[in-house]
Amino acid sequence: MTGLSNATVARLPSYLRLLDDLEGGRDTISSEELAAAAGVNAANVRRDLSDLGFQGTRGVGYAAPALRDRIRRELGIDRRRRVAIFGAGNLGTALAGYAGLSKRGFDVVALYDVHPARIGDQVRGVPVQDLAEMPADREKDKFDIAIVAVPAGAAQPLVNALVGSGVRLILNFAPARLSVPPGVHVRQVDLSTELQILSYHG
Amino acid sequence: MTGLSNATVARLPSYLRLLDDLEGGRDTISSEELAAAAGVNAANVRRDLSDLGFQGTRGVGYAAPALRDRIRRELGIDRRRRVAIFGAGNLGTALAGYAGLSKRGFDVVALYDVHPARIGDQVRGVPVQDLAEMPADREKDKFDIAIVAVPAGAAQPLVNALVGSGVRLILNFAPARLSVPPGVHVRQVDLSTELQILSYHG
DNA sequence: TAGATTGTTAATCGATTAACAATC
DNA sequence: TAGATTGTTAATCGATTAACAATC
Repeated sequence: MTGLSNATVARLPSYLRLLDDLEGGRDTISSEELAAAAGVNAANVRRDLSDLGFQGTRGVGYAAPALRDRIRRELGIDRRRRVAIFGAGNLGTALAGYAGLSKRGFDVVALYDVHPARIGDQVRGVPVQDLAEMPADREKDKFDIAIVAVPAGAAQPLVNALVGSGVRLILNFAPARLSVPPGVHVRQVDLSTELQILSYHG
Repeated sequence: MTGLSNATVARLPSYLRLLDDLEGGRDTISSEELAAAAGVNAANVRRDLSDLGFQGTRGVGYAAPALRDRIRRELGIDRRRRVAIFGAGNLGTALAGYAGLSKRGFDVVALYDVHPARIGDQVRGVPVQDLAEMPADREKDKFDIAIVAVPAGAAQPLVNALVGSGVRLILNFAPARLSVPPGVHVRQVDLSTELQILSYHG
């Protein structure tokens, strides 16, 4: 158990983005700069990196390339992660084309759908496959992260099938509360919830 | 200043969902049930509702319809909120059709795009308009919440225009860090960040 | 040496939870 | 009255921040 706090993990992508976007010339970066990028306090950054066991140099800062590698390793993207998208409708198609995914370590390897008319299509170079092929593809370790972009009513049955095939990382865009067994990680992106929280502020 | 904590505000949509989905017959609900729905502790729920100034009845529970109304009011959805979507590509089209938006208090009133070929189309009953019409529509108070679903490079200029037209609530799906003046609320949904956080767990 | 910046301690802040008297 | 459940206090937990000695 590495045991980073959830709050720390949630900040790592911000740090990483800055490090990725850094000018070629820079090889050092300060906690102050990282803090500005993530919108947090510099002491907070230093504590995060210290929790990561990453040492800087007093008076100088942190070695940017090494820090980038360290964060990528911690996030599990030191190797490429293979993502499968379920649902080849507008949402799935949009997600398949999301800019910068590849640069951030993720490869979309398949889109699954159940509509015969769509199967066999290509969406931005990604083949649309029959959902029935999913278990066999999992067997071959074709993907490790599943993005759910199907209609609300189809989400839970799909997720049951995914979990049955050993998928443990799920990002859900369907407006449905998912129930999963322990050990399966689900992150939920819900448009209504986002709008309601926004709405509170104005 | 009402002054609910961010943590409390983030839980209100979960409570509201349960209350909305409640069987017709039920008119009372316990902190225990609300807690189960939101995945939190019952004491936490009681504290949240107490912060809201909402009183229950000892030995009985909370009046479900009144609580639903109270939360809706707190979230600013006691009246309907009008949402405009910017970008009529796959993502904008998918968001316009998101199930349950209307039930949750939101009306998608317009889709804006800059491509002449798309302008004049209808997407699920919503007209696609020229972005150039946005300032005039704002003047008429046609919408109050903006969803950004344009390519990354177009996001910041669009947001500048929105802010210039007085928009203060923005939900951004473009993979771009937005800079906005104080008083403007932005919520960011970023696919890479979600995948990275998931990736950490497996 | 002077200036910059880390690493860490201690203080603070904020949020969660257990516990239980109040009371329906 | 007995059972259920709230409302709130006090304890706990966890995360943020100020501050500063260490040190490049």
